[in-house]
This record gives sequence, structure tokens and C-alpha cells, in this order.
Amino acid sequence: MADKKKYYITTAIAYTSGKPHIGNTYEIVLADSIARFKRQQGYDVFFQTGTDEHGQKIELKAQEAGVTCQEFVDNVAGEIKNIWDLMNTSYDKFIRTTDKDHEAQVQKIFKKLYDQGDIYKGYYEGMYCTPCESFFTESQLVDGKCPDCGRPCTPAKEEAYFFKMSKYAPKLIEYINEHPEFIQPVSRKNEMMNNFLLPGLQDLCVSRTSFKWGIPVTFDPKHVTYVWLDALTNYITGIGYDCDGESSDLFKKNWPADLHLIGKDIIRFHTIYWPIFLMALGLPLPKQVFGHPWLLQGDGKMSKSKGNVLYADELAEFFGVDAVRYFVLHEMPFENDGVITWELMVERLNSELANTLGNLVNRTISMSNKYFGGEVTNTGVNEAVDEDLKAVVTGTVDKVAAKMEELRVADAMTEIFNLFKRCNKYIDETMPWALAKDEAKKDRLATVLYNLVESICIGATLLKSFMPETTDRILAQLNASERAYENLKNFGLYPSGNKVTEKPEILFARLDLKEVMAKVAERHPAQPEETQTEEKQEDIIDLEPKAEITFEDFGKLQFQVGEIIACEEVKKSKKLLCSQVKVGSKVRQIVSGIKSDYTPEQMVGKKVMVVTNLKPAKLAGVLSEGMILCAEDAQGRLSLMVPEREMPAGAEIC
RNA sequence: CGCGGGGUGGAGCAGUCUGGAAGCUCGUCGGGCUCAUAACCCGAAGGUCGUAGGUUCAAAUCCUGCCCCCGCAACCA
Repeated sequence: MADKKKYYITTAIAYTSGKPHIGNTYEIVLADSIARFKRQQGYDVFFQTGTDEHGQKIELKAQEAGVTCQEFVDNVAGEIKNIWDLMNTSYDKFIRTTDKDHEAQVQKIFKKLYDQGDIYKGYYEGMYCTPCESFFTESQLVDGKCPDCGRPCTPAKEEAYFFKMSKYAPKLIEYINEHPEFIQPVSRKNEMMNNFLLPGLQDLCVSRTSFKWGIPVTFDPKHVTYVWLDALTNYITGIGYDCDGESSDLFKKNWPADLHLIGKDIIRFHTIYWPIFLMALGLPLPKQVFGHPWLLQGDGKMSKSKGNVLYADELAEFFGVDAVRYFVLHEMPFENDGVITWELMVERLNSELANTLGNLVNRTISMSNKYFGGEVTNTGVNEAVDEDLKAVVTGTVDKVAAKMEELRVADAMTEIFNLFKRCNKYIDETMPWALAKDEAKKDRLATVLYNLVESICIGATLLKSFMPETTDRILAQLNASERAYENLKNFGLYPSGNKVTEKPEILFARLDLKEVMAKVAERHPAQPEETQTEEKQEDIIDLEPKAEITFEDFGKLQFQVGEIIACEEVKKSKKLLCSQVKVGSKVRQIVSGIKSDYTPEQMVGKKVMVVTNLKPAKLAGVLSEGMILCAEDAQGRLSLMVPEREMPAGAEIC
């Protein structure tokens, strides 16, 4: 016991642009269950989480809210911390990237990497979307707008510092190949190798001048450190790294991290850029990076714009904190995305938590009270059936440990619930109520109940990492204390003669699905995006005004009526139709992105408005000589522009 | 041939890497029990494991072709 093995686990730090949804919350709960389990196993655990608080998006959000950046992030960071606390997560350190010591370290690190030639000054060029803080190439833009958010982008060129990624790539490839456990799940490893490492790494931009809300570069103060160098280093600054060699004991003890738990969307940054930064700093690499899948609600990823966002605090209000912990941990498969719905949550709560576990505890305590006034005594009258129960109960310990070793948290919980199910079965096998009718079997009855109470104690202790509060509630009712991990396999440690509570408390009340759904509907009134055609309220569409043009400019455009004489889908494209359009005496081929609203059959025979002097271009490899004009509404639905009265193909539109 | 994920009883999933009797939860049906939160226990029905081939003594699992769904990317002139 003298020197416990250390275990350093981190979550990604949450971005303080808004309240974290249940998907973000999943990550911290997952990390918490792992951290707690390791602690239970005797590891000296350090568990770090926190917030990522810099960036232009925050600068903008703060402006919108009319507060300073610092006020804004203080507020959101507080909100995040509240939810982490609400979820009963046992983090040891909550780091914020606005912490002074973090900022100071980042500045030193930046300087050091610059001095040693890993960072150099260059230019970043492209189209820039401010809200998304992203540069795009021209070809990435959609209608000249941001492919992510659809808002306008502006051309931008900015001086920036870059990190020479390529220099360390061979070393990293070697490391990844030699440490197959480094990237988890394994399938992600190939993705990183094939998509990024093997084709050759681009240098990474590590500074920006376009906004101020960041950590200034000391030797070039118009630059602030750009996200990854700032955010990723939290894993070392949080535990006291100092790049001048004055690192804390905490750092010396805990680095390298044993596990970085992150979302699968940022695997690239954690398995490529982060290791390379560390190599540049001469530090050892983390032992494992686990990119967990996403928690989805209904169909589709959760997003605020879809209005399908679930928040942990609201769920906790409905179901209780431990129930929410149970859902997110249990419904999340190891490799694929998990789905969470209100219906599913009610089902789980009723069947697993209320029926299997809650009812087991309740009936056991009730019987102890009914037959023995609450006293639980081991009279040692054993029968053959007891052996299997004991074997299952004590065997669960190693099964859970094995699953946790692989980070298969959901499977670990399933093992624990199998233990509880075995207990329910044991009650049927032994039929205590029948034993109670026969005074001669009183001792046997006592042993049966003792075995149950003992089994539940062990099961409840194992549950502690996942549902800590429930464990405490169960043990309190059984008047027992938490069992030491190394004693979990010793069946029979519950003190004989101990008294359980007189009145069992309902651990999880069953819920009625209809009632829950009604309440949910009340709280989340009809989503506006539901296409209710009944109300014909016209949307107001305001476009970003384009620059004024002269009549001369306008005269350059040629519009004509065209008749569609044939039309077919463009293979290998989702949105394109290829039409043969008769304009005057000529037929030209025009490709249009209107498959979502028109079938080829519908197109044929229509007279439409065509731009005829547009430079031909290839779309999805197919030549297009012009453009068929459409109106588009707020939902993106299209309508062809057809002449209001009969017009010949070729007629000029002016 | 853009990249990736997926298609397993009514629903949701595991199993696929490392071929060897198709498993879990819910639902349905039947039975048992009455200590308990109408809970618990047992049993049954229900699956050509998307499809067509191939390898093999043996394929959900390995190989090939094809179909369909979902993300992303891309073209929405």
C-alpha cells in the first residue's frame, strides 16, 4: 500500500461559448466513472477537467451579451462547473485557460518553441468566416458563404505563426505503430494514419491577429495564441508543468497522462498535434487517448439549431442525477454513437433501476423487517443454491474490473446489474415467504436474507463508481459501510446481527411514459421548424444586400426563356439534375442543384428562366452551359421561375 | 470509383478483429409466485444475420460484386 500507482485522467476542456448539453456532460461522467473506479482499486488518481475560454467566438458572444469577455467566460465556466458538480463528478482540478498560471506557461512554451525553430512566421490566406473562426479555401465555400453556418465569408490574409508539424511526423508514426494501445478505439488509428500522417502533415497555424481574446505572444504582441497550443497544453499546465524546468511535484508524479478522454471529433488534435507539441517540448507522450462516440438524441447529432438539445440539469430534474449518470453511461456503446430519447430513459428507469435494483433492495429489506424485525443474521444454514449466488456475486468483481480495463463502462455496468438480477432469481429459488411459514426453517430463512443483504452490499459497492449516491442510499438502508475493494470477493463480511432500516425508501420510482411525455411537450412547445403547412404564415427573408451595380453591369447578363426537353439525374451526385434546354434554335445542357425539389419527369416540358451567357463549367464532371433560375425560401425549398403567360423558348427576359 | 459509419427476430443494440451451436434489453404470448415499486422468476413464439457469389469440413464473422440508410466532403452556375 505504501506507494500507490498513480493514474492521471483528463477530459477535453469544454468550450465556454454556451451551456453544455447532455453529450458534453456524458464525457465528464464517463471520465468520472473511470476515475472513481481506479480510486476504488487503489490507484492514486488525479482527475482533471476544465474549460477552454479563448477565441473570437467568445469575443463576439460577449459583445452580443454586452459584457466583457472575462465576465462572459466567468459566467459560462460557472455554469459548466455547476453542471459537473450537479452530476457529482469527482474531478481534482478544474482548469480554466484564463487561469494566470496557464497563460504564463503558454507564453513561455510559445517562446521556447519559437526559439528552437519549431514555430515560424508566415501568412494565412483564405476566406474567413468570423462566427466559425475558420478559414476556408474558395472551393470549400457554398455560394461564397461558410459551408458550416451559411453566413458570408470575407477574404482574409493574416500574418500568423506556424508550427512545423512535418518535422516530427516520422517519429510520431513510429510511436503510433509501436504503441497499438495509444489510440482507442483501434479503428481510429488507421483513420489518423491514412488520412493525415501518411499523406503528409500540414503545418499548423498557432497564432492569430484577427482577434484579441487570447493569450498574447510575448515577443509579437499583436498575435494571440491560437486555440490548440493554448487548449491542449492545459493537460500539463494544470498539474504544474514549467518549461524552464521548475515543474511541480504533482507534474513530475503524474505526467505522462494515463488517459485523455475526448470526443471522437477531436481525435486528430490529440493523437497528432498534441503528441508533436510534446515531442517538441521533450516530454513523454500520454499513454492512451480514447475518442469516445457521440451521444445522439433521436436521429441526428444534437445541435442547438435543430432544437433537439437535452441538458443534464433538466434530465436530472426529471429522473435524478444517478439515473442520468446511468443513462449516459449505459446507453453509450463502445464504438458506435449512442442514442438517447425520453422514451428510452423512462424505459431504462423503470426496468433496470426501479424494477431490478430498487425493487430488489425494497423487498429484501421488507422481508428482513417482517420476519426478523430488521435483524440480519448469518445462521450458517447453507444449501446448494447458495453456492451459485455467491459465485456470481464474487465473480462480478473481476468481470467489472476486466471491462473497466478496456474502458467498456457500459458493459461493466451490465455486469453489476446481472448481479442484482441473480439476487432476484435467488429470492424465487429460496422462496423466503414459504420458509417463513415453517418455524423449523427459521434459521434457513435468516441465512437466505443474510445472503441477499450481503450480495446487495457487494453489488452496491461495485456500483459506487457509476452511481455514487445510489450506493450510499442502499448502504445506508442496509446499515452497512462501503466495502474495501480487496474485500469484495470475501462473501460474508456483513456483520451478522446487524439491523437494516425499518422503512425501506423507494430508490427509483417508476414513471409513466405518457405523463413524462406530456410534461416534456409542455416544456418544449412545438419546434418551429416542423413544417406545418396549415398555417400559411410567410417567412420574412432578408438577404445580405450585395453591392450596387450599374445598368451597364446588368446589361452584361443575358436571360432567356428555355424549354426543358429532356432531363436526367447526374449520377454520383445527390443534388444535381442535368437538363437539355432548348433556347431559340439551340439546345444547351444545364446542370442544376434542384434534385431535392424536382424529379426529371417534372422538369421536362417546363419553360424556365435561364442565364445564357454564363461561362460553361463542369459540375460533378458534367458540363453545364448556363443556369436555370429558381427562387429559394427560408427552408431551402426551390421553385422554378416560369413565365406567367405563354412565351416561346428563346424569348429574352429583360 | 470522394471519405467514413451502418443494414442481426416488432423496437433498440451486442456479437464480426481472433470463423465453430444467433445473444442482450424492451415489447408480445403462456405459466409460476405473492416478500416487493402491478414488481420478481420460468417458458414460448418470432431472425433467409441487406443481397448475390466465393473460400472453408464449418461464415453474421474472411474475400468479391451489388442494393439501401446515415454523417462528412463535394459539386448546389
